[in-house]
Order: sequence, then structure tokens, then C-alpha cells
Amino acid sequence: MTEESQPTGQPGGGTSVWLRAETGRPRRTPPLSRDRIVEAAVTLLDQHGTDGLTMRRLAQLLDVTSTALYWHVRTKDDVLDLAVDQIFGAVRLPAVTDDWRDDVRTLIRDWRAAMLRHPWAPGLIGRPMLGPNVLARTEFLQAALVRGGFTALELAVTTRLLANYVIGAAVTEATWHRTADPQARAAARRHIAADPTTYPTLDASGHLDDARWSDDELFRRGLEAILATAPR
Amino acid sequence: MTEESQPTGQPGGGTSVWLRAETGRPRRTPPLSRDRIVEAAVTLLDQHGTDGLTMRRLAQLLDVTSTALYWHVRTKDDVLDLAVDQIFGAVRLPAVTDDWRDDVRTLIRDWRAAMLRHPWAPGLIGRPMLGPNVLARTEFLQAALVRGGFTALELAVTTRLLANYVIGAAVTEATWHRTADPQARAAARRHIAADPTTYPTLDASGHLDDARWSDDELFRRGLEAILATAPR
DNA sequence: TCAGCTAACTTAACGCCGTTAACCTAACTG
DNA sequence: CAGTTAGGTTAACGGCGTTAAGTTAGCTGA
Repeated sequence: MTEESQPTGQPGGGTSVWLRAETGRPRRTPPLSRDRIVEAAVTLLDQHGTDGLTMRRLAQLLDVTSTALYWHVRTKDDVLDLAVDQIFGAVRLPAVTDDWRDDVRTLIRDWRAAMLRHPWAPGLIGRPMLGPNVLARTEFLQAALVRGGFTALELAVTTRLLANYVIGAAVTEATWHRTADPQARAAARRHIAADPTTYPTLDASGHLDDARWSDDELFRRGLEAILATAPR
Repeated sequence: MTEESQPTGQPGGGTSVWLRAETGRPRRTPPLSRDRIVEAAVTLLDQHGTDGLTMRRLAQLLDVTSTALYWHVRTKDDVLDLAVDQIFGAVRLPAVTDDWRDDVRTLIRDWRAAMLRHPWAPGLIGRPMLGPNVLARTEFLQAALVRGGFTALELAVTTRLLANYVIGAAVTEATWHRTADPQARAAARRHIAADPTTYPTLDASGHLDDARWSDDELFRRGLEAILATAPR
């Protein structure tokens, strides 16, 4: 009941802090909220990957029992859905320029970057992806394409083409990077090199050599190829 | 001993089947093997999805205790890796024609079809993808592109472009179909329609309308757009 | 001022999970 | 026919997501 009675938080109040002392247990850190849960979940996912996120660990990080989380969130899947949408919300939409292609480039580049910054995210895209932040990005993308003069059908095709490309890239690249295990990589390389009869092209093209071209470079060029198919 | 004393084949071979009768407990169904485990795993995954596959359920389906599985397989992740590679092995590589574009079309179309036939598969592509069956498909793809006259860099770019496109498409389409919950879809549609200020283009383009164009049609046209970027 | 209400937690418990360790036994081997 | 071992079994551990019931802090209205 000394002056530092409330360690981190500040309960509201009419009376002076010094007088209120401690009634019951001190008002904990900022009270639990959906946002704080999601924030902590992202932290945990960044640090320990998908398997590292459990309701108990999440609760522990928030200094709360695991069951308390269920007041703010219905299931663990909710937490995952919110976490995925969150990382898209963290990246601001680019400004609209007078070059629709540049707008698309920026959006797609940032989109990929956001997923690679949180390598657990691509693996979770097996979920609805209907959060407001994801929808906002799709709106931006389609608006840019409309400015580019796409017809309705071209619009639908290209939206999917771009979205699927960036999602696929994020999935495969994140997977590859997360496979820290160099043994598995080396084994696959050896598997190819040891059998040049069944894998002649892979062997010759150095398909699994990381060093030849960077992921960034390859992705960028693929994106340019898609943009080059535009109407005119 | 006798000619059928294979390692993985059926048990003992010296005496005639009819004479061996049943010593001890009856020789159960074909003895457990890695292949039978993978086969059962795919069955379970097809029926109940990713969450429906547990080591205990898998064992039960094979009429065995769950711990017996660990004799043939190191972890559950092994089972998942094998299951993913399996569904690619189940689809035969197309024959090589004299039109490399047709070869690519067939391969990519079958690839996508295989994943959509097993909607749990796209969500598991967050794993190495270095199995022999997957590698064989990549070999086929690159060989076709080489026949198309791609340079080394173009080869690398286009391989990734195609692979990422088909993976992304499978992920998003499988997700969408698995989201049987029409409430979530309707909610998203309403979310868009209710706020035409923030989603003007999505609203106008009917982005979430299933009925406008089929997934098959949109995918096919996207693939053609990619193929149209080929060297000459 | 204080009874009562309710939002926001805690404690306790359930059933299922992946995995390890120890044991058993049928079938093959020398 | 004794010994070895491949291919299982039984038992158990700790951790998981989730539910149900109990508790308390702080507000509301008389």
C-alpha cells in the first residue's frame, strides 16, 4: 500500500492515487481487450511460429489465465483470423498516383513484404480472408485496374492472377525460409544431382540453388510479366 | 528362402498358406506399412479435413494402436508430408507433345485439379514440398519451358510464376469452398454493399459473386495470360 | 449509503492430443 | 531349438482447447 501501489496501470478516479491505496488486488496492466490479445498473439507468432501460439502462453504473456481470453474471443481460430487481418492493417495503403501500374506494383510489393515479415501468415491463409483490412487492399487493387481500362472479365481474371501470385509466392518463400534445416535442402539437391536421368532440366537449371537470383528479383520480374499483359 | 520372402511383402513363405493356418492371433489385415498409413491418412483427410487427422483416429482406421504408427513413421508431420506428396503421385504426368504450351496447360490444370480434389492439401503446402512426386512435376514443367526457348532467367521467373499462381489459386479456392458457412460469405457481401463509399469498385464489380464467372474459367484465362508472355 | 447487478475475471475440470518408455510375442535365423 | 528382432501392445506424461461454475470490482439507481 505504498506509493507504487499500482505497478503499471492507472485506475481512474476522483480521489488522489495516494489515498486510494489498494482495495483488493491492484488494478492490473491496461485491462484486457481484443486488440491487446491480437497484438500479443502477433508477438507470439513472430517469435515462435504457428505452433508456438497457445491460449495458455498467450494468457501468460498478458498476465491472465487462459480462460479469461474467452471473454473477449470465441475460439483460438478467432485469434488467428484477427492476427492475419491485423498484419494487413499494419501496412498502409499506398497513395494513388497517375500511373495505375505503379500503384499495383506498390500494393503487391507491400503485400508480399508484409507476409514475409510475418512468415507464419502465409500458412494461415487457409482461412476466410474477409477481414476489413484485406478487403480494403482488394478494393485498392481493383480500382487501379479499372483505371487501367480493364473490362469486367479482365478485371476479374487479373485480380485473381495477381492475388494468387502474391499469395503463392508468400507461401512458398516463407516455407523455404522457415525450412532452416539445411539438411533437407541439401538432401533434395543431392537427390536431384544423383539422378540426372530423371531430373535433367532441374539439374541443369540449378533449380534449388539459392544464390543464382534473389527471391525479390524473381518476384519482381514475374509481376512485370503479368503487368505486361494489360489491355494496352 | 522361397522366392516371395520380400522384405515388405506378406509374411512367411516356406509352407503353403493352407497349412500355416492360424498360429497365435490371426494374421491381421495386410501388415502395417508406411504406404498403408499414408493411404489411410489421405482417406481421413478427405473425409474430415486437417483437424480430423489424429494419430489415434488413424490408428483406429488401421485397426492398430496409435503407438504402432511410430514404428513406421517418426512424427505426425511425417504423415502429413507423405500425404501431400502422395496426392501428386496419384496424378500421372502428362505425355510430352510437340506443343510445349499444351504440355504446360495440361500439367498446371492437373496440378490444380489434384489439390482441389483434396481441399486440405493447399493448406499444408506450408511444408517442404521436396518429395519426389513434386520434384518430378517441376522437372516436367521446366523441360517444357526449355523447349519453349526460355533463357535461364526467364526459366526461373516463369517456373515460379506458374507454380505460385497455381498454388495461390488452390489455396484461395479451397479456402473459399471449405468456408461452407454461407453466413460468413453473406456477411462479407453485406459489409461491402453496406459501405459503397469505401468499397466502390468491389461493389460495382461484384467481387464476391460466385455466379459471374466460374473458378475454372478465371483460372484458365489467367494461365493463358501467363503463357502469352512467353519469349516469342 | 448501500443493495444489487453485471462485466471481467479465476479455479477446476474434461476429454483429446502427440509422443515416449517399457514390455511382449510371433516369426525368422544360425 | 535357442536367440534375436521386427512389429506390435499397455501405460503414462504433459500440454492442449474449451466449458462450467464461482468470485470480485466497480457501477447504478433508490
